[in-house]
Amino acid sequence: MAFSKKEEFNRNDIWLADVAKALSHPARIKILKILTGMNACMCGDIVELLPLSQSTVSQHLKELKRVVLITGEIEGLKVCYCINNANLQKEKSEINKLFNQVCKC
Amino acid sequence: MAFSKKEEFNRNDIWLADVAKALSHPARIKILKILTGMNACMCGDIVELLPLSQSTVSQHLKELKRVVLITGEIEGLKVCYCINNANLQKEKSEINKLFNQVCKC
DNA sequence: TATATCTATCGTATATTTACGATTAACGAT
DNA sequence: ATCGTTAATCGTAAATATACGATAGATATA
Repeated sequence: MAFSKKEEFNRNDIWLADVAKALSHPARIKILKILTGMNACMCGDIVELLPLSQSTVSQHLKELKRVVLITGEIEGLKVCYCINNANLQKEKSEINKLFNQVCKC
Repeated sequence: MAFSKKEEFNRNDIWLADVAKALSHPARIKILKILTGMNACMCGDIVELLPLSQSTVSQHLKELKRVVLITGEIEGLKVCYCINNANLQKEKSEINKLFNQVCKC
């Protein structure tokens, strides 16, 4: 049945949709805010601030890493997560471009 | 097992995530662009411009209506879809606020 | 009134996401 | 070497999303 027709759309729309998907869960929005507030943050600290299990948080972090909104660096036993400012800048401006293109206001 | 813990997050983050979800498929990004280019558009016209069946397009339109990014008005036999500028404005500024909050650039 | 057209919805199949506990791998400390 | 800690991954269950064809309802037109 050849599922998911996403690939039949243009590259930029696919990429924009993918970034939007990464932002499409409140836990991930909150993780971004936590990382900003703390600048950098251990995975365990994030888990404590969310009403989710360690494994679930790990999955959400993975989704944010997938679109490179954040990066994770191993520091001994722990992993230090950071906002990826360069990418966030790019994604911010692309989403803005979409809104400006679409919104006549 | 009490699924989906989304409700345990704050209202604004839930709403932002929900808007992002509506934008998380390239077909829906494209629909927004089509509607902008044409200002207003019959459902059938949109179907012709997408590589998807009529029923699938109808579902995508429903998802965009759900977060009021678009509105659909019945005009006789056809349905005329429009960008909801007021809401788009609000959503644009809220997403921008998030990015500005999170992005140090 | 009968017929054609348009779009939403229903039913269904498959894929993906969300959640968890258990396990694993890697490291630090004892 | 052993033990405790941290975080990723595995396995799994349930929910949601994506896609389609078929159908229904509403409205034009013949």
